[in-house]
Amino acid sequence: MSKRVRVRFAPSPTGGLHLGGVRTVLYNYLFARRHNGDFILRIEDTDQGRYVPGAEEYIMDSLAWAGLEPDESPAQPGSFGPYRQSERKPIYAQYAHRLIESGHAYYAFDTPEELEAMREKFKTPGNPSPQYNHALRKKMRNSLTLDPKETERLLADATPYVVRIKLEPAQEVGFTDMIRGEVTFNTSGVDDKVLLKADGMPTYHLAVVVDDFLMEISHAFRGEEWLPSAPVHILLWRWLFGEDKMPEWAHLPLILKPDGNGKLSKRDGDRLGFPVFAMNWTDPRTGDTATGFRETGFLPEAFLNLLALLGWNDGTAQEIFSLDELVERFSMDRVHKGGAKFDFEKAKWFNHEWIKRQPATAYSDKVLPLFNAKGIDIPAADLVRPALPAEPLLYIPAIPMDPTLNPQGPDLEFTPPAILPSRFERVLDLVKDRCHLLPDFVAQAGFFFQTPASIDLDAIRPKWNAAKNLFFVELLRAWQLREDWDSHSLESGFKEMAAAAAIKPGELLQPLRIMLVGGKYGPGVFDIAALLGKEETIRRVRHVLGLLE
RNA sequence: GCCGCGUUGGUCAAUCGGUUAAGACGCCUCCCUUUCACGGAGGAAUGAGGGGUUCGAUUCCCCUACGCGGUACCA
Repeated sequence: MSKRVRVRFAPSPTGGLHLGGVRTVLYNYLFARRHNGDFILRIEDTDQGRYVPGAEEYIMDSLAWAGLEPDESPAQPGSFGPYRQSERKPIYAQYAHRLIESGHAYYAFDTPEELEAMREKFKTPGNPSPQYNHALRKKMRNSLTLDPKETERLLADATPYVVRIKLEPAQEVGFTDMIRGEVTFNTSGVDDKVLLKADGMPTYHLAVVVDDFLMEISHAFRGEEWLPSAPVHILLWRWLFGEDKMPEWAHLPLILKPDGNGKLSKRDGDRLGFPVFAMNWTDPRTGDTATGFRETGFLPEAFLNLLALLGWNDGTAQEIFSLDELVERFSMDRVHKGGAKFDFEKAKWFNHEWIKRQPATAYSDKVLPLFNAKGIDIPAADLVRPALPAEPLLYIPAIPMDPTLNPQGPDLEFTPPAILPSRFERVLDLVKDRCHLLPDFVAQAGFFFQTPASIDLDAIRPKWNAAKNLFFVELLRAWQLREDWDSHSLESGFKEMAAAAAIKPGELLQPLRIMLVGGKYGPGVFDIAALLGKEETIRRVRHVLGLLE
């Protein structure tokens, strides 16, 4: 039996969570769910200089919004805590010292200034960035070059030191990446990475290995930028815990900027006018705010869907996937090797699809505040959902039941809608085909809840005449007497009257639309009239008729 | 510089040696609609270059080019 699947997302709390980060979370989450494993959030805050207050909360909130909540996290500890590396500080030193004892690491006393001087001194056009490696370490102040007594003395005097990994040159180190297959490196190309910093904190290199071991991580997924330092991690695993216990690795491709090349950054979003963070993020140091996908009007379902497809597909032509479907279909070996450029137009298409495919009852709570923010109040009565009939006898399958075709009888699995939409939601359902982002609803449906601020009279006037005026006057009279007020009968009544007046319906439809909506847009006029209600429809027509006088 | 990773239309991409090289976004044309959309039909547009291997390469190998990443007491 193979070990339990445990994966982790391990961000540094240094800023907002951007697209690439959320996608890494998503792939972790999908993999964990797919294999009935655990998804862990571990905060890698070992660099105290880069710590940004609020970033950790922001990350948690973003995951909650996206619906990718971890099973274990600082906020919800499991039995592998603590989940913040700063709180695990005492753990790491012993592993560093264990490496020193086994000859795989050493003390280095070089000050940052000395390091800088070294780089300057050995820099050549052919080697612009000299590394602290097997050759150079012989020229530096460390426990390999110093007399053992001197090392002891420095240690006893509490001289600041770091612990560096000791890499033997010309060793081939390889591993199997779940996405890339066999990857090999030569140790000659990598430097003697610092494992333990002068402040006693581990660097990423030591911390990931130790924590992945201690937290029993089975699969480690991270960005492609980590590939070059993978050999260090492999070696650390080999020396500390044994490669047989090492997680399987997958290095995820980068998400690239839409124009040119290179990693997508916040700057690109500002420049090109689209979000790159999950939610709005304000940097407490600079006060800069970056807009988020949530605030731009993305549904979390759509956000996840588009992210999943940015670097992965299931091999079919299907593009719209729910989270559950993704869990079912996801596999790491179908993740691409190459980076993908982010395309905001396609991102909006995904959102549009999710808006169209779901009933408004699924997201009306996210849309309502947008109306309020624009000063449009929705009457409480319009937010009330009608009660479902106690006996769902009305739900008859639309397909005719033919016992010869279906001897089992009608599909008994048929489920009636769990809730009935409020008037507000019926309005949203009526206009959702033309909404790509949530705020579009306000522009498309605002007129249902407030009298049009401006009325495009110029679109009516040129073709306006006494006959049309008379038609509308009579239309109002007929409407006053109407009992029913549904779209269909409204339309047939209207057309009969138009025929009687010998005016083409099309000549009258446009003016009617403008009277009700204010402009040339929106769904079918009679659908609008039906939802607007008798009283309000009549009021608006009468009002515009007055303006046309 | 060195090391590593990558490269199918403008973009996301399918193909696991043999296809007229899917599909989607965007763009264009037409239809539907006397609004804006949705929807439907159609169109333009792709294997970086060069060598191999093979009866046959987008697919396998090598080289080149280009791009990206790394080369920190940052992650």
